[in-house]
Amino acid sequence: MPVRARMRRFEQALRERGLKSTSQRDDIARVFFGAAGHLSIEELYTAVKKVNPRVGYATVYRTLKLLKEVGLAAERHFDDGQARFEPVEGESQHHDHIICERCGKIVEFASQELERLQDRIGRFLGFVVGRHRMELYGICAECREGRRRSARAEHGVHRV
Amino acid sequence: MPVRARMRRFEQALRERGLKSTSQRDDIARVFFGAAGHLSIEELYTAVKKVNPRVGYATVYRTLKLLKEVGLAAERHFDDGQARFEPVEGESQHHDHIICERCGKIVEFASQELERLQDRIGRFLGFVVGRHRMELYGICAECREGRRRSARAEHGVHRV
DNA sequence: TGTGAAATTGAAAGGCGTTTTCAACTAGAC
DNA sequence: GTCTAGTTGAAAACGCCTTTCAATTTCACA
Repeated sequence: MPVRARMRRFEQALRERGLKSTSQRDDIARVFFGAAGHLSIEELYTAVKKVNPRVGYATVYRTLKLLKEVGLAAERHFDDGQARFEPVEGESQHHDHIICERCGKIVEFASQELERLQDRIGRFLGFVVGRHRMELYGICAECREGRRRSARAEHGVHRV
Repeated sequence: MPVRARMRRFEQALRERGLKSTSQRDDIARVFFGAAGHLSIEELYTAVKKVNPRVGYATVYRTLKLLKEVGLAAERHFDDGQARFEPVEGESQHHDHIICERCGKIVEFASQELERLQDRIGRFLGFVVGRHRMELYGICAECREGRRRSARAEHGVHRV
């Protein structure tokens, strides 16, 4: 979905809730939607500062919380101790992540087989599973071969 | 493995490292090994206090860090924002967790099929996967049926 | 059984990511 | 334009965890 369309959704969500549209919110949302995803608050804050130096840390936190509440952002907690956020696609299917422990690259993937297996395991143990979380940690091909990371090469969800 | 045997291992690990044996360390380790696992620091601290009121928070943290370093404890981070620790079994195979979002029960399971699938996904994406993390969140049978949680009913790793 | 150096301890301070407080500042309905 | 409720940035507070530091304890050696 293009940034423009997401911004429209965001503005609409604000109106529906009786919230106000501000330049800070707009700038934060626009930078967030335009980024490659999996940004930490700090990374987003730094990026937004370049566009609008008048935004504070707290507002970045607040805006992401808001984006999360209206379903436009998803919060992830990997093993580095800080929250990361990714824009939510339209009817975004669930996906999981594989993370390179050397260069930090995060690749998204979706596996039907994995989904089925997880449901099966839950049922077997008597649970009704609502959500799950799954992360693989390893070393990516580029790092193993000493190559430099090719910018954005891995963007998007890989169906495996 | 019985608590007694684990304590022996612990004492041995201390000696090997030139560390000293203290009543605080012993009490913390003994309570930890005797518990059902997946304790938070706070839960462990409370339990240890009953045995030995002279232990401080910092020592519980320090002792668990030590147990982790010598391979007798594993640290887990679920979605409640605090670390949880479980005693490590002898040649403990990897296992994952399913967590009831109503009563907080944590059930361990191990799935060969899941392990294979995870390796396969990693390879497909060009990664060499070293470790992974997988949690299922849902509602357990007892909670759905309004039953009370049967104490320790779910202890141990379930092979699925 | 002492003795003393080195390790350990509890309390309190510090760190770090995140949230809240609060007075000043808008947005936007009238 | 006015007014009021929502929003903001800075700083304080927060929760979990780690470190500091002076006092205490362990334990190898006498």
